[in-house]
Amino acid sequence: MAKQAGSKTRSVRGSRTGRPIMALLDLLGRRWALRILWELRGEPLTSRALRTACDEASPTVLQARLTELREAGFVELGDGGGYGLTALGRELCEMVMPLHRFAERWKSSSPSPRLRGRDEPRSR
Amino acid sequence: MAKQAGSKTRSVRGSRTGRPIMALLDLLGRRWALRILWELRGEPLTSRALRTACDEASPTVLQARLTELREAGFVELGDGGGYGLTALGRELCEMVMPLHRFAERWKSSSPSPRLRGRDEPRSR
DNA sequence: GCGTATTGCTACGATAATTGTAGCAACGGA
DNA sequence: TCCGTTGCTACAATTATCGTAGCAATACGC
Repeated sequence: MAKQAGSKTRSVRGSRTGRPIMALLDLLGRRWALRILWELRGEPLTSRALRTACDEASPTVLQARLTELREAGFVELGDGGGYGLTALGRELCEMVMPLHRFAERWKSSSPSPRLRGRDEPRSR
Repeated sequence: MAKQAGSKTRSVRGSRTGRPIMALLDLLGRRWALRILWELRGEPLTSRALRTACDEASPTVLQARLTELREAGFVELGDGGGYGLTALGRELCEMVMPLHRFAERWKSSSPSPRLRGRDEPRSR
């Protein structure tokens, strides 16, 4: 087995209730978290490759997310280097996948780029 | 139909590639976004009730997320007040739901709260 | 009409998260 | 030994988020 990171115990924001779903939603709601899972859906990537895949996101956050995801048991650092999904992580990734097709439909369901601001008559 | 918010065009971070999945992952990767979808899974909630459901999160962010989610077409402000999911939003929510059961298994699959820091021997 | 309560929403200073750039130590191949 | 790559960190600058307070509009009972 590959190296394992700490635990998931680093108090996950918004998880004060102790309900696992809240902890998970919070963990996945941090920047680049979902993206990282997405980019690792295929073969493992080196930290550098992952960074490239994530639009050159700052290594600081990527490392932070990577550590958190490792502690959560979703990601692991392979023995030969390179980050990959654990079995658990792949399971989670399976639930993120369908977002792909959804996103496509979402895009086309949008009345195309109307590029206004937040200053419209504003209803209610 | 209920009131609609602006467009989804407010350049979604990480969506520079134009790939819808990236825009979606980024949108959902902002704080409270997933949580809001989760809390709205049932009946519509007033802004106040939603705030309560979200551990009294600051109204500033909630309003920001709510606006973004409305512009994305996932959430709408009902005619009689109160936020609810659109058809599209409910679809999206359906993909978030399974995370609930996953989170439960995830919790129990964890070697129980070892509460160490980020200072372990640190492998690699 | 008058007070009161609720709604959606905003202002604003304080705090925490993220960004960008640079660079380090460890390892491997030539 | 000299590169080149790996995972990872430092640090200042910029953003995002928090927490508290409050506003305008609406709806109620009186």
